[in-house]
Amino acid sequence: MRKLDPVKHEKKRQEILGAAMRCFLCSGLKGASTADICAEAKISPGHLYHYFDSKDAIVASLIEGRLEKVAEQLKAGIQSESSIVETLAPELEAQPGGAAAMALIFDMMAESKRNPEMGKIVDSHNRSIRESLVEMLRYGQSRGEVEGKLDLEVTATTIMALMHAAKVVAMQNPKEADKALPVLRQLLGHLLTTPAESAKAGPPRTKKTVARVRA
Amino acid sequence: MRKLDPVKHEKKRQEILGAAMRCFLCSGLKGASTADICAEAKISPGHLYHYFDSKDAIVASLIEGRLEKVAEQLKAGIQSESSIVETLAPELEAQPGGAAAMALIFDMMAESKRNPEMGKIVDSHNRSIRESLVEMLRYGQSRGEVEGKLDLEVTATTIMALMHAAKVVAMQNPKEADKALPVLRQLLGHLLTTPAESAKAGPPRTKKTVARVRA
Amino acid sequence: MRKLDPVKHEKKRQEILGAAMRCFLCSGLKGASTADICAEAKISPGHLYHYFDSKDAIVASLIEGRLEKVAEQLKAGIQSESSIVETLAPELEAQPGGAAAMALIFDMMAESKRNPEMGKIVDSHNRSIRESLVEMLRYGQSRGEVEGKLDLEVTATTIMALMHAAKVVAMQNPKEADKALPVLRQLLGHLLTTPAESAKAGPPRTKKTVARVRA
Amino acid sequence: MRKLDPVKHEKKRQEILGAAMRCFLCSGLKGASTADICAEAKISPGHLYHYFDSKDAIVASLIEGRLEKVAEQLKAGIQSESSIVETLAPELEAQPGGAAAMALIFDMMAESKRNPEMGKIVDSHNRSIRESLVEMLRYGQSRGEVEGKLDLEVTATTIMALMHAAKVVAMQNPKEADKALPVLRQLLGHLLTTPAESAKAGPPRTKKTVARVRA
DNA sequence: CATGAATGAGTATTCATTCAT
DNA sequence: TATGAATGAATACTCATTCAT
Repeated sequence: MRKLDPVKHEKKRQEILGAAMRCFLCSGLKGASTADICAEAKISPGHLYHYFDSKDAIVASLIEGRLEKVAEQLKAGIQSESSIVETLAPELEAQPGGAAAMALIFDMMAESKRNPEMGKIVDSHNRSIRESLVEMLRYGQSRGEVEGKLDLEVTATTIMALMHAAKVVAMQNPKEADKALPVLRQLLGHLLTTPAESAKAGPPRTKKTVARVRA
Repeated sequence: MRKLDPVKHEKKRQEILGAAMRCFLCSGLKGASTADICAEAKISPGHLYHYFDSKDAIVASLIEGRLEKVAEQLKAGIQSESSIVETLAPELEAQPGGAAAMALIFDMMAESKRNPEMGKIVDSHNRSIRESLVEMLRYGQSRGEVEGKLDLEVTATTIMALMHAAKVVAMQNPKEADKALPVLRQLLGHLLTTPAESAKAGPPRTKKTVARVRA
Repeated sequence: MRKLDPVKHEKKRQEILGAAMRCFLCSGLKGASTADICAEAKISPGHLYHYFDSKDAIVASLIEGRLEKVAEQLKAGIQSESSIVETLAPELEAQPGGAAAMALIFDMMAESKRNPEMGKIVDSHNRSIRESLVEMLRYGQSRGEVEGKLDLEVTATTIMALMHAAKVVAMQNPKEADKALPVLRQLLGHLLTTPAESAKAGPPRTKKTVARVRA
Repeated sequence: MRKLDPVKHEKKRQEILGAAMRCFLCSGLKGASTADICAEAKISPGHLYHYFDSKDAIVASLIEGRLEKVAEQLKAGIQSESSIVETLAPELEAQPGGAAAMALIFDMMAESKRNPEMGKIVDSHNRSIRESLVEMLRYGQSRGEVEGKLDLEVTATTIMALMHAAKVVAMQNPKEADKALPVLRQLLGHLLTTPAESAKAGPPRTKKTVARVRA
């Protein structure tokens, strides 16, 4: 009778996390209440706190889980013998789960900028993902797949941004996505094989400059 | 909601929108309360409803205003004699307001995916922005600035992806934005001047394919 | 239409404080909920926070009000030409309001030792009451009513303790109170007119010492 | 609630009571939760109810224990050959545990005024303590230590007031307790050796009477 | 136009207690 | 004995919104 089933405990935890995810997908991070989550998980409101310290802890758990999965997949890709473009291809596609999943990701990104606790989690995982990408790129350089003079940190940052942007655009323009995503992959290929330009974006055709955006 | 002096009324409306924006930047869309906004705008809580039907109406107004500004600037850029890269440059630069402004944009995107009312606004503006981009590209083709064989719809979609990528960089890696944003501009230049590849992303080094990501 | 009736606001505040006091008398500081108070004051639960920042703020207001009244009465007594024993006599009686009021005072004393915020309020008022007593005693010395060699600070502390103790005993032994309270007044008279003994409590009759009490 | 080994059962009970006391000292009667107590006692929340019917039962047990100890010590003092002043001295000294212990005592007194169950316990013990004091005083009269004409019931009540005064000093002015408590002991000495005055508290200096305090 | 009093459903969280194992 | 999962009502407090003035 020592620790009657820590495995059962973990299972319930995961059940609750699942219920929470479903709620968050429907109503957003702030829109879903702990009461909603409890109802979805079919537990009493108090019982939630047997498994999590707070609603934030649930969100943090969810974010962490998500980022861990991404990081794992990336590392797996690195260890495979695939080319970088090939390895990253799945990330340059629509977010499975569609618009709701994407909205939740936006929520999480926004939240992580406001809640320092979550900011830490997200930052640390982003860093770890970036490091994986850098490693992947360095290996790519050794194989000749990646241009040798590239700043790998900056390139990794750019790749992460493209990965995210691809998902957004696939969501906003599902009709064009089939054609636009390959273009993004092509841009990725260009990015990896072209030395950075020396801070000039090509000779401007005209002299007239545009009023700066004030948004 | 009926106004005696339409000019003063509109002016106050804008003041309130400004106050709301400041609150939202600090605390997020759900985090800022109408009470916060009223305090910031120095009006009484009841008075807010002389200018807006609801908090959501304020948010919608703000989103609409933001998107309108972007659309206007694009159209202005088209009519000017600037190059496309130059015209789009402001959208590919560090945004004023920094990470907080980006977080708010993500908040708004999340909200627009959940609230159909706002979804409509965002969708219609996105469409209009895409159309402007297409027009701009077409004009660019006529000037020889843009590769003639490009599918302009797809290219516009891709440009929007790049614009989004810039926002992600600004939010997640504000420190590296100085270096990564020029890379995005360079990719834009490449995009405009290179004919689309025929669905191959360069010769894959190996045959092994990666398991599809299920994030 | 400037500040429509700050007097009405204060009146409502006092009404709420009254309702809160009634609730606290019935159920204690922790036992009475904000919902109880709102029900008693016949306002909605949210409206309470129009008038008070928190439940603690209500308690603090109540404590402060109570202590202010005591302090005022003391000062009034000092300015009158009554003798000290006479002036303090009303304080050496049963607590009006009976056992419930006494219980609430206990609650407040306990609370003030745990909640630093309230500790400050209580301490500062106690200090002010002690200062009034010291002043009163000093004046009594000048009139010859109070022994000149007394340490007035210590005497004031002792008087405050007696004031409190009198109320407690009157509550616990209402039957004996009529006779016991005059005895306490007599002890007070003795206290004021007898020089402090030099740390000996008179010659002990026997040598045997008692085992020390353990709490 | 049935026990297999009554000795072990009682031992555990005492352990839990100790843990509860520690919690109550820290956080107060209502502030400490059963969960806190279980954690401190290192038992599971359910197990607590093998030893006590409820949280209130724990509090009642604690109060009873405390009062019993005081009563016992008094009785022990009576049987010893010590003087009364000496016997009562421990009750007129700084209590171990300091202000927190005093706060808890006040908590308990407040509780006993509201919860009839506990009120009974406290009342019955107070009665028994008064009886012990009366007996002690009677014996003191027979030895000549106590003035013969004193009304012993009233004197006992007054002594209890002084004991309470000591607690107030210990709580509100722990720094001055060193000086004020001997004064209380001195008052006790005076009380025991001085015949009651005939309802006059010394010659009032003026005729003016003070308005009755309505605090 | 403008105020701020008023609402009441809703928020996350706590807690004494019960119960199956 | 002992565990800890489970409950559900209760807690202090928030907030978008309405309304009398």
